[in-house]
Amino acid sequence: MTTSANRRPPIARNKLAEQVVERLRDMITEGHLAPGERIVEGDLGEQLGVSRTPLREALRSLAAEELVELTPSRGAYVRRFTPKEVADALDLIALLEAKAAPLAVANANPEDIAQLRLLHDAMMAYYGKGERLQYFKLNQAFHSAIVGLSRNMALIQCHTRLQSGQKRIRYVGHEGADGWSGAAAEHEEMIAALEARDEHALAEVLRRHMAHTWDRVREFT
Amino acid sequence: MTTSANRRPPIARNKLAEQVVERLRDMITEGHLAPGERIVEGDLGEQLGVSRTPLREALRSLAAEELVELTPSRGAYVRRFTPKEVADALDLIALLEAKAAPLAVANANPEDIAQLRLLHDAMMAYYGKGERLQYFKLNQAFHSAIVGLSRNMALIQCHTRLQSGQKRIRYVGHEGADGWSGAAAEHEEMIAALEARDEHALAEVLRRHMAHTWDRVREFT
DNA sequence: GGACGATATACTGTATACAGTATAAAAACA
DNA sequence: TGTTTTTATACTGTATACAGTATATCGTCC
Repeated sequence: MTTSANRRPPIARNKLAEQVVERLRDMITEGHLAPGERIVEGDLGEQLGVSRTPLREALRSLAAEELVELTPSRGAYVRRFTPKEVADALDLIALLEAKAAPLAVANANPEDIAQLRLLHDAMMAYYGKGERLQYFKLNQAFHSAIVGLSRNMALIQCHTRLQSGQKRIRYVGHEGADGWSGAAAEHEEMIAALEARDEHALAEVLRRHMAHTWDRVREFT
Repeated sequence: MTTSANRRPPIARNKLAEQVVERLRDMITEGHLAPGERIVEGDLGEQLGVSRTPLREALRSLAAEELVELTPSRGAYVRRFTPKEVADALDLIALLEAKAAPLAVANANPEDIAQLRLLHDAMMAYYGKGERLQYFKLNQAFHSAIVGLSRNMALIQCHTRLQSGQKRIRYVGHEGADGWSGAAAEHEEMIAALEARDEHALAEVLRRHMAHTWDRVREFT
């Protein structure tokens, strides 16, 4: 049990700060921490049952991914995005996904595609149950998984970071969710394009999907 | 002296952690902190004359930009890049610069271009004096400035992050620096393309520049 | 002699205490 | 009454102390 067992970190040995990062991300996307809101370390720490040290480290992580702003001696604020910033970010996400498409087609094997299907199904299940946050996370995970097939770490990380930054706005964009059935159909199309190894079809549906996202999100910016 | 004086943080009110981040970045690109090297908080803190708290926050920042790896309970290691990762990153940087080119051409006004020239001249001055690190920083600042003209924050930040990650390898790539005069000429070309408002010329020289970078860097990966 | 287990050491993870700085409130002055 | 100075308060920035965990060393048993 030497070679395979100690490869990946076995048990949940997450550091506290890591968990706090997760938690704060959720709180931001769900709106419990509103954009522009001041974050007082003491209060938030107490609320989470965590001392200031790990909380501060978490805030620093979030600052690095542009989810909170850290102004010296004046504390942390939840980042506020202008409409242009949202548009620019979505535009860049589209660029990255376009870049990923041919790579994904080249690399995807049947297991990857099966995995993608699983993700999609799980996502739909959460949607049915009305668990919006979980649904949303899997939605983003689905897109991340497609970009992940590119096997280009730099690309993957840029995409992840951008996606993380726009999570909140896209979350509220799904509030009405009349475009939802279309989104689900597009996911199916993506899987089909991968199976058919049709990189142009994949790139096209990704682009279309992002355009729809912008439509949904536009009014909330 | 109320309105203009207290607009931006007047005196050096940088937090300690921020300065530590800067310092560590330099130490990594200069090789004083070798790739794969273990970072012991106590030792490094003492060496920098800083307590562990700000040092830890700095490490967390660097971890977020993928310059160090943070494994739970086992401390921090300087990130090691595989050749493929370097190639992928440079490839992505090229993509982002290509995206930025038309935007930069559209937005650049004479002052911007003058600023760029200043940057280039200062860079050359440092090169002449043999101050490699400063030369290098201005070199990267030059590229950042061009991308900055796109006025697309998401694009700018992605580019900055990627550039930061590849700083070390590009630094050693300039060791021989026989391609240096060519690089300088290409910078001139970029400025000329901006003045001529020729987005295709700008995109082309950016692409060529990046290809040369890869040539220089290749053997060190 | 080699392998396994117990103990010791060293380093990270977290909490807390103290110092410095900014903002808010109050008081003094015009 | 409006404005400026002073004082108080609250929060961040940093250091340090303590607890938990991993690794190394040594001893013991087979």
